[in-house]
Amino acid sequence: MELSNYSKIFKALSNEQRLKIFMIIYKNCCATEGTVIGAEFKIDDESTCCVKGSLEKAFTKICDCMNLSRSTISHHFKELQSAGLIICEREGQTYRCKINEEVVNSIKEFLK
Amino acid sequence: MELSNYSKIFKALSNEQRLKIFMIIYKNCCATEGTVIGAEFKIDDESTCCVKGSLEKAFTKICDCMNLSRSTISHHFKELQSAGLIICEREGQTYRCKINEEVVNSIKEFLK
DNA sequence: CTCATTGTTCGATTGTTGTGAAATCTTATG
DNA sequence: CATAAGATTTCACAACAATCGAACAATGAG
Repeated sequence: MELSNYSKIFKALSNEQRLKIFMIIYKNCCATEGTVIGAEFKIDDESTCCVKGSLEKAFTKICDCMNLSRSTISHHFKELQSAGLIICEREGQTYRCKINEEVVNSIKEFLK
Repeated sequence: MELSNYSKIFKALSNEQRLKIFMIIYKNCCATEGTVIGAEFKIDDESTCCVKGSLEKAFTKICDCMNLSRSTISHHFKELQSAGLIICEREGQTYRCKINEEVVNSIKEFLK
C-alpha cells in the first residue's frame, strides 16, 4: 500500500467526531470480551446486533447518540468509507455497516 | 488516554509529508531486520546511527531528502512532537530525535 | 569577532476541512 | 398516491492547515 493511502486513513481518523463514529462501529462489531479501551462507545440498545459482524441501522443509531446534523454525519461516513476503514451497504431501510478489518490490520502492520 | 489525544496523533500522521518524516525517523531508529514496509525510508548514509535508539542530525538529514523548506520541516517536527509521537532534543548543533514508543504502542492498543 | 550553518518564528498566501441549512432522493406505510 | 422517515447532495462560510520567504536566534569554526 502507498504512503498516501496510509495518510488518508490517518486523516479519516484525525477528526474527533469521526473517530468517535469509527469507534462506535468498531466496538459494536469487533470488540472482544475484556476490552478496556472503548467500553464507553458501546451503544446502550438491546437490539444492537452484529449480524455477520456488521452493525444494523448504523446511521440512525449514530445520529441518535451524537450531537451533529445528519448531513455532517453522512459526510463523515463517506470519509470513513473512502479511506477504506468501513464498508456500508444500504438494504431497504437498514443501513448496515462493518469494519474493513483488512485495512485495520494493515495499520497495525505499518507500525511494526 | 482521551479520545482527543488519539485524534491528535492521527492528525499528526494525516499529512503525507509529515508521515514520511515520521517514517524516516521510525525506520532509522526502531526498525528490526526483515522489515518490508518502509524499507524505502532508510537514509542512505554511512553515518546514520542510532545512539540509544535516536537519530542524530535528524533535521538536517530530513531536509536533505525532502523537497520542502526548512521552516515547513520545522513546523512538521513540532506537530509530531506536540502529538507526542517523537521526542527531540537539541544539543549544540546536533538535533537528536527518537520515537516515543509508548505512544506508538498505545495506538496499537487502541485498535484492539 | 566574523561568518556560515542550524533551527525557529512571523506574516502572507493558498488550499482544505467541518459544519449546518435547505433541497432532493429513497424507501416504507397508511 | 400522499405522507413520513431516512439518507444524500449541494451550497456557503468560518476555521484551520500547508507552504514559503524573510527576519531572527543560537552555535561552532576560522
